[in-house]
Amino acid sequence: MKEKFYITTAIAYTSAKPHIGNTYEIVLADAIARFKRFKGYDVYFQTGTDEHGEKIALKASEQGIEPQEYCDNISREIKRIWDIMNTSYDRFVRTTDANHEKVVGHIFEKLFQQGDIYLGKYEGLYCVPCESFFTESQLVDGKCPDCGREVVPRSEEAYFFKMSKYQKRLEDYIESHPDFIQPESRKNEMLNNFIRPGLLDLCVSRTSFSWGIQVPMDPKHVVYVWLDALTNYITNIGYDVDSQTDEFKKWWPADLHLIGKDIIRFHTIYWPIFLMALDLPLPKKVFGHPWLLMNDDKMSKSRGNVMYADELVDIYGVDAIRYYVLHEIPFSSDGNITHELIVERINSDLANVLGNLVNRTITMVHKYFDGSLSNGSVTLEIDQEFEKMINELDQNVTACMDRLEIGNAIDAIFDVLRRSNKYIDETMPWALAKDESQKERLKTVLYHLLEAIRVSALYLSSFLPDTSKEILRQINQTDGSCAFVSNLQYNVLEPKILFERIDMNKLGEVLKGKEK
RNA sequence: CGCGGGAUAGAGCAGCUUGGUAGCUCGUCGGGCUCAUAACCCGGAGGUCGUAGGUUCAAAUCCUUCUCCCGCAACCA
Repeated sequence: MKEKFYITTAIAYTSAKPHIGNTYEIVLADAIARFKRFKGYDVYFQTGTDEHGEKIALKASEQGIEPQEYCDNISREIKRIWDIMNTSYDRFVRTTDANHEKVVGHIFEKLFQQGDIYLGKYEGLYCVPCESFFTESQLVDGKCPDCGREVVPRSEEAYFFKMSKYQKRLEDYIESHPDFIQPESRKNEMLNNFIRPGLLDLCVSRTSFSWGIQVPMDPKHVVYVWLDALTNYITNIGYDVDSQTDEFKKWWPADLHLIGKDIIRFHTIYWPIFLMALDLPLPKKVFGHPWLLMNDDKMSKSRGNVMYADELVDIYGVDAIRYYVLHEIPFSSDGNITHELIVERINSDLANVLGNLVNRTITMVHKYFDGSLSNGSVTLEIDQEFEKMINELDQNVTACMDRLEIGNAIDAIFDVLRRSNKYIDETMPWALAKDESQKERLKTVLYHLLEAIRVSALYLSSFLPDTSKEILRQINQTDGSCAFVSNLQYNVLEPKILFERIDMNKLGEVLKGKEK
């Protein structure tokens, strides 16, 4: 029986087309999902869109269309970009799905009936023209942060969730499960800023707008978007309050919720508490990934520094962009992206180290053996060291992936590729080829290179799926062993450039050309 | 004193838990090689490891002061 692995991304809010910073998360999740499948896990990978809320209704009315139509458009666009990035999600969910809406209603009712949700008064500072509540800390000079006008105290009927009831249980859980919140510094933020000082009851309904899931027993209220959105992780695999499908029993609890660092609070405080109230087990891990910055500045439309995934893929190719975001984003601090940095990585890593290695190796196999090669009989110490490095790839990559250090996992593969280039210089196949008596030695050397490339390509399949396939096609080898194999027969095909080098000086022209 | 993270060659990072020759990638300079995508391989230059003090035979690493940067600080998502 294969071990299961349930991974999710946060569902994307359908307020606008996602930029490369938003797209990073699905690629990261995809690499993890692919790697788990590669390691033999039974993987379920879910993503989708979060479609309710005031902001969506507002955007729709700006365009003069119904909210549902607006969501359909954006959701389609998000799915299109996820597909362009070659991500292998198993299901793309939407919070406007009828079943999801129904189950959210059931959940709200159940929590109300068991007393975790109660009807109370929301009291706060209200800006009448903006129709919005603000907290003390949100105010600018004591005035509305949006329009600068006076705010007035006001109270309004609303449903609340008794967070405080579960506070101690949550604190105990987080402390006894040190891996639950990753990276660890986020755990302290949550404990120190929110949980230990005491959780306030959460307002879980709204009456100021209607684009949401109606509260079943009180239809003038709609369910708070987070209670709606978070439950996507269970409603779409078959949870309902009084019946759970086999599918649900198989997959829940999730093994990993991959989310942005900005929504850690919702996933490590509210979500676990909702689950406790439903008497369900908690997800095993929540990882709040860092952001991707453009020129060290937060990406936003209003700043005019937005890069979109589909445009980048159009210029550089999907694997180049996947490589960039997966490799360049550190584990906990924010990453940076510019065209210059992308070109630098493509040229030095993908073209020089990887592409050129594959190209020169296949060329030599053709030149010296007409493309047909088996292992040679003369093996030296250097070959054994090389084999050892190939065989250690599995544990090195796996260790990094287990810690969710994706960039380091990729580095481990590139260490083997770099070592391979060095191995060529040390063994000098072109010199061996001039001496007929060294034929067996030459076979051994080229065979080792093909094996290093084959195993590396297998490990690259989680990160650069197309490139991995293309390498295996060119070396024409279907053996899937994840370590050095000594007795394969190779009949390589014609080498084809994997990644063209990009002339940095001509980058400007390239970008201009693409704009047309 | 709200909580937490960080400051290491031109750039980006590792090393700090368990003190003991400061490492990696890119860039730069020089050399080598010719199978290859002006690629690949080797070597050099470049760092008083933010500041000031302390512990120690020995501190990037442990302790303290200060400076600067970043994240979080609740009902927008």
